[in-house]
Amino acid sequence: MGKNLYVTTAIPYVNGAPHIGHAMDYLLADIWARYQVQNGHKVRFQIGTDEHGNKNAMKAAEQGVSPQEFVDKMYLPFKEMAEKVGSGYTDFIRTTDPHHRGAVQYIWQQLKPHIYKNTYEGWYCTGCEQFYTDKEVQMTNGICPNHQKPYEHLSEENYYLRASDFTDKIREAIETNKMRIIPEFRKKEVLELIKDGVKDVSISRPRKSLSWGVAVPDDPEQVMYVWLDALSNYLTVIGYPDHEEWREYWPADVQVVGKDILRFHAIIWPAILLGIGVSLPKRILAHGFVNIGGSKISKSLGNGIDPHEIIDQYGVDAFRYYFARHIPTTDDGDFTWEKFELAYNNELGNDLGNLVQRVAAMITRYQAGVIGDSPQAEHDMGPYREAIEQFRFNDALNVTWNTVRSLNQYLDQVKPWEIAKERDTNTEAAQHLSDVLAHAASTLLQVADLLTPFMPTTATSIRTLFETSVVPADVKPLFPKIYLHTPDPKAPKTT
RNA sequence: GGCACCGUAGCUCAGCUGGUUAGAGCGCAGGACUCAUAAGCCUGAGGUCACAGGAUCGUUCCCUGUCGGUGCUACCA
Repeated sequence: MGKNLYVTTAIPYVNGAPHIGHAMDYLLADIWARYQVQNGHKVRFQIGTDEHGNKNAMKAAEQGVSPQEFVDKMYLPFKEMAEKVGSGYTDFIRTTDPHHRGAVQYIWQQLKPHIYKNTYEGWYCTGCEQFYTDKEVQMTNGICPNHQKPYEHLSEENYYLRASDFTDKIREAIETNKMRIIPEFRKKEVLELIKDGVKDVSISRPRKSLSWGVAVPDDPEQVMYVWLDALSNYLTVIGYPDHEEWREYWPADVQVVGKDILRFHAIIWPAILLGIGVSLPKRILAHGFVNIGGSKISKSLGNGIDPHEIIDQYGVDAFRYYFARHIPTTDDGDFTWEKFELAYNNELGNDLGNLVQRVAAMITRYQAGVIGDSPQAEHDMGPYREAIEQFRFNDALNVTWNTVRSLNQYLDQVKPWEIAKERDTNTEAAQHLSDVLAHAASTLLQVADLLTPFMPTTATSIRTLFETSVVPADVKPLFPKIYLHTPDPKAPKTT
């Protein structure tokens, strides 16, 4: 019935701790995946870690462990983070997995017609172990600011991927939306970037300057550079090339990436795919960044927000809710504890939580918990679906909240508590009351459906209250008020 | 420098291809109620739609310029 769909997230480099940006990747992909699963599709959902490269090797050396031992330790927090935000991923890849390494070497073989060797010349800092552009060298007067050493003019052999061969195909795929870049303005940026043609890309380094990586087939002196290794994960994780099942999921339906790495996914990655004769992904979703109080997250400012703290204090669903509704999917968004707590207390506590509570309480109080029969509430799902399918997740939640608001208004209009006063003496009133409350319960079940991709736990809680014919006796508040970062308004006012 | 975008109520933002009194949420003020997490509901105050020209019968919404801000990208020195 449903078709197979595949969603991917960018694999972070493990040389550091996961932060809110990674959580956004996991969350956005997960919302999309849950929505598709809800609609009967089989979804494969990949996450993983990028583990090769000098930075890891250096850190490992500092700690006196092998690179493998180092990454074996460093990848775990990313997995934990994904699980903590409730990501229901199906596949976790590490680029150090033996299957991946082998598969990347296979990809290299397939790419061979498009690979050539060339000499790279540039300014090299032996401390940083990397090349710098002429501009950077000039701006620092020829001395590396990190190491206080002059740059050396070096030349080294690299293999290059002739990505330029694919300029026309890539451009066409983007222009015609065969490979759709979302949002539209990012698509324009990419097209602008390749208007003079796609540049060939270096895909290897001499082993002497990059030891921790996948060996280039048939050339022991060269090791694969990050992009070929890392980007290939999207294919290798689902079994390419040796497990045929990869064909059931590729091309990916959506590849979620941060705006900073869009270019690699929109240009180099398609070049690789075209080079090995595999079709391009259908969509690339570039999301924005999360600012903290209007400023970029930076370690030196110490303004980072730890997703763990939010989730530990307010729960996963509150976390998912805020970042889905108050951070626009494709633009930058802002987090402050004030905004978060306002949304939590007002929207989750007052609007939704209290609504669930008041309906459950009335059914319990007036009808001993028995929910009457009600025709399935009919709602126009169009705007909601449209919003999700266009990745306007915040709008989908706005639509959901309209339903919540409407039900609150409905209850105030019909006043079940008034009707209830006559239910013992008037059978018509009793029936009316039953209908009203059944309608309310039915609407809340609808809300639960709408919330499922965003707040799976909450959706389940609501369903368990209303999906059987009897409301459980002890109903606990879904979102108890929390005032950890803002003053409690119930506290005495100071005017 | 090039390309793209934005500047609308205190705040965050909607306003499709131009058409009578410019919208929402939050925040703020007031009101009626009591089923509910003192929640929710109703009403209200608040905008020269950055600025200046132009085209149009008519523009927040089209064109030009100015000022201010953002993203991507390039580069001189």
